[in-house]
Amino acid sequence: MSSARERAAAEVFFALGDGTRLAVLKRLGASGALSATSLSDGAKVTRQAIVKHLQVLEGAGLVAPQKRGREVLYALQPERFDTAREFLDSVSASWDRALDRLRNLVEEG
Amino acid sequence: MSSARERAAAEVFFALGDGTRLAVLKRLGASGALSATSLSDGAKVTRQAIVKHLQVLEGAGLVAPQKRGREVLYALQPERFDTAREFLDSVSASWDRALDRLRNLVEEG
DNA sequence: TATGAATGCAACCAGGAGGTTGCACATGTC
DNA sequence: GACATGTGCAACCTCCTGGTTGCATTCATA
Repeated sequence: MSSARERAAAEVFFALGDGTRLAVLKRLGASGALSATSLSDGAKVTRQAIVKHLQVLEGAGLVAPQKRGREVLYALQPERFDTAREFLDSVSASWDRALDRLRNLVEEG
Repeated sequence: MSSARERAAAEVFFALGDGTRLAVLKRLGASGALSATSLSDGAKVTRQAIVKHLQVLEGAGLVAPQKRGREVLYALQPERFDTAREFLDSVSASWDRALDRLRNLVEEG
């Protein structure tokens, strides 16, 4: 019963689960919107690699492109982080409830 | 300059970035500690597949094994979720600061 | 002690992820 | 228009991921 919400979470987590992409996100957070070319200098991989990573990030909704002249700037979409946070919180919460149930069982037993 | 914290975050996100693993975590959250065999019935993949996923989750510190008799029960370690939350929060925060700087530039300009 | 359930280990496979190179196309600038 | 800079597309390569099957091993228990 993998809900749409769960699949979305998996996509977001997948996009976040790579060092290069995390670095890109961090840089976008720190510097504001940047082009693939800007992101690629100073990076250890090719511009094309960065482009592919940006596509993954865009697919997960973590980043959005905006044309400015001949450049394409990618801006962070931090609202999408909430999808990830929601999943983490819901699992944490049900785990806490499971612990409570266990505690009650022990006390009642 | 990928810090240790950043690498840890990538590992955690990677572990979370798979539908089967998310389902396992959800189930562990809801039902408490379970064995690989328990997790595999009702799942769409083999016990061995589940075992591999549990190894990934354990490697990321999201789950911990505890022997009980001849079984090995895997328990959720939701504290590890904080590694993920911290990254999300720090990037969100620096993005907000970037927006503020931009706003100030516009007003001053 | 025999036995059946649970775990562990290893080989194997298909497909996709991450990366590269090379070249064509668009577009601001002189 | 010429030129340089930035982007887009495609082919290609390697390695890892997710999954399988088969068999060996551990170990509670009847």
